[in-house]
Amino acid sequence: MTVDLQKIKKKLANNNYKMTSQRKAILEKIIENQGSHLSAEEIYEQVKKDDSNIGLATIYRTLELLCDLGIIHKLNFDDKCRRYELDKEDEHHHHLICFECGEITEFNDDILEDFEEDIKEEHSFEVIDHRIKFYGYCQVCQ
Amino acid sequence: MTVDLQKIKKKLANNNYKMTSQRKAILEKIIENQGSHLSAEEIYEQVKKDDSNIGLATIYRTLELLCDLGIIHKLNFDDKCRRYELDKEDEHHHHLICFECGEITEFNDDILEDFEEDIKEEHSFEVIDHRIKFYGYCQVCQ
DNA sequence: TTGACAATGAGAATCTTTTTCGATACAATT
DNA sequence: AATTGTATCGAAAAAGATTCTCATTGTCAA
Ligand SMILES: [Mn+2]
Ligand SMILES: [Mn+2]
Ligand SMILES: [Zn+2]
Ligand SMILES: [Zn+2]
Repeated sequence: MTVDLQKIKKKLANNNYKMTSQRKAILEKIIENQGSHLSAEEIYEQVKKDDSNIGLATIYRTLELLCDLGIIHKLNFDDKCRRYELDKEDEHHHHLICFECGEITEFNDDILEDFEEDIKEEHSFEVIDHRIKFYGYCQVCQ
Repeated sequence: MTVDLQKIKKKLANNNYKMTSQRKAILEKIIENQGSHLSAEEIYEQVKKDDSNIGLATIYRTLELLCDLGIIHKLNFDDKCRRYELDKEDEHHHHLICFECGEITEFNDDILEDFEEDIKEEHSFEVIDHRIKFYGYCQVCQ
C-alpha cells in the first residue's frame, strides 16, 4: 500500500503531535478499510474491538486532526454523517454513487487536471483541488 | 428567469400535491435568492417576514418534497447544514469554493458531458448526473 | 522525581433535522 | 349548508451527529 504509518508519524511529529496508541489504532482501521469510506461511528466500532476503552470523542478529535494535516479527507455522500478516507497523495480518485442501492465505486482519473487552468483564466479562481461525484445506476441496479 | 411558479404548480398537481400558500412562499424566496444556496433556517427567516406563523417543520417538509420532485437540489458545502438551490433544467452549473473566505461562485459548463459515456463503458455505471466542486482561492483571497 | 503540557474518556451540551400528534384547510359529496 | 375524507400544517418532542467541558491520565524533558 502507498500509505505507511511511519511517514504519518513523522508528519504528526513535525506538527508537534504524538502518535498515541489511540491515533495509531484509528489510522490502522482506516488503512485496513481503504475504499470503505467509514464514518466516525463505524471507526469507533472497529477500534473498540481492540481497545474497548476508547471514547467516541477521541475518534472525532483524531479525525479532525488528521484532516487538518491532510492525512485523510472528509467526505459527504448525502448521508446523515460524514465519512472519511485516506489521502492517497499521488492518485486522484472520484466516486460513482448508485441512486438505487447507494453503492459507492471509486475510479481514478485526472479528467479535470487541464480544466483547472481554464478556470484560473476565466474566473480568476485559483483551483487547488476538486471533487466529482457521479450519480446514476450501478451495474446491478440498471 | 427560467423558472416559473405555474409550471411548478402543475408538477405538484401531477403528483397529487397542492400549491399551498406556504409552499408558494418558500418557492418564491428560493427563486428570489437564486445563486445564494440558502439553508432551511435561512429560508425560514425569509419566509417568516411575510408569514410569521409558518413552522420550521413545514420548511423542512417542503424542501424534502421539492427535492423529491426534482424542483430543487440539496447541496453540501462542508457546512454544518444542507443548502438548497433551484434546478435549472437546461443549464448545468458547478461551484468554486474559496478555502479562505468560503465564497461560492457558480459557473456553467458541461465539461463532463462526454466523459459520462466513457464511464458507462469502463465501469458499467450508467451516469445520470454529476456534481463538481472546485476548491481553491478566489480572486480576492489569492 | 517532578512539573508542564498534551491527550484522553465520560458525559453534557449543541445544533440540525425528523417525527409525532392534534388542529386546520379545503375540495368533493351528500 | 352540513358532512366527510384527506392533505397539510404548527408546535413541540425526539433523534442523531458532532462538539465542548472538565477532571484525569500519560509523556517526556529537565
Ligand atoms: Mn473514495
Ligand atoms: Mn449553485
Ligand atoms: Zn446499485
Ligand atoms: Zn475568498
